[in-house]
Amino acid sequence: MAKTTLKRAGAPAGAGAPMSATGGKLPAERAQARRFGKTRSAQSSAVLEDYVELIADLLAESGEARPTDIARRVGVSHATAIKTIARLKRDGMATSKPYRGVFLTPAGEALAERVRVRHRLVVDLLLAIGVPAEAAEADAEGIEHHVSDATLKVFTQFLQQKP
Amino acid sequence: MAKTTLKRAGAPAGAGAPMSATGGKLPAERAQARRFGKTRSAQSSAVLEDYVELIADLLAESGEARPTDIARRVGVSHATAIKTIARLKRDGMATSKPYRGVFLTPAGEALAERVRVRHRLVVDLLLAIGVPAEAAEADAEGIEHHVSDATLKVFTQFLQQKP
DNA sequence: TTGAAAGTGTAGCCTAGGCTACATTCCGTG
DNA sequence: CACGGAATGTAGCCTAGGCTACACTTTCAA
Repeated sequence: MAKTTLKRAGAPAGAGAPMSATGGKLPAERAQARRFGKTRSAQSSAVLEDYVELIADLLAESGEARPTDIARRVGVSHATAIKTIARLKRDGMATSKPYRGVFLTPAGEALAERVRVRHRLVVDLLLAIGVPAEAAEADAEGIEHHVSDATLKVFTQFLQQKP
Repeated sequence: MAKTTLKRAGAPAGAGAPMSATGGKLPAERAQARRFGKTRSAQSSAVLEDYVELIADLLAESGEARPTDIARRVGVSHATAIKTIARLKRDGMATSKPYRGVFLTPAGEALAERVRVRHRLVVDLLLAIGVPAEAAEADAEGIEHHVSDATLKVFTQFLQQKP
């Protein structure tokens, strides 16, 4: 392929499929773009998911979730934590009154539960495959936000059929 | 501080990790913070890794990597792509001259190779577990940036022992 | 050869998510 | 009961990563 310098050459290689009038995008190209887009939006909500899960943990553990504790656990400054909590409130996931700690709305609790289940599942899968506990826990933190429901279901099946 | 009404009971009860009270500052808390921090930095470089891999692909396919093609594949505007390419150049991963396409430096090529191998491995693992091809490809895009070397090695072993 | 289309680059704006510095509130003790 | 330290909140700044709008090259085709 490779016409030469900056030349457009007919079809960008691997194609085989005709291009629709959609600006000339090949299906494979669009699929790839879609994947990247999905990855981006998953990243967007990753931090919020982590906060919600953590708040739920703190509430369960000690009955309260304070900005400073959250900040310490997440490893950011308290100012950052407070700002993120504000976003959580804006999105209807949490509530709080000045100097009174943070609580989850029903929506927030539901999200926390989903996140917790997913986290567990990812960690268990990594363990089942043979990843050492510490690495499993660490990697799961980043991985979990990018596992689709379909894949999650497969994970469950895999874990069941496995002794 | 802290031992006020808003106290955080001695040990964070429910945590999955057994953590031996190694003195001072609740190691589990610090470990968690460290994990979150690692996740954050992985995210930071994720976009750049994707670009490098994509540029390598385009160069291999057609001998050139143009901002517009990159933008289309990633699913962002060309302006965004150009800005990211600038960051790539700043970081010593790529080179380019106005209107002449983008190329990788040796460092960029090395990174691309590493990323490609890792991507392959993640996709293969997902497939081996039973994830449908489409979901595997889509999820891998987000997951791969969060898989540690240790975990990657385990993936390799798992794939080898598996027919 | 020239002009329009396509690609490239620049400027300016936005949000998320970090930070530090400073101001304010709370609350256990002295 | 007042005070000081910790927690909380606010303001302002920064980078990454998006976008649109506009300006400028390059290339191709008439």
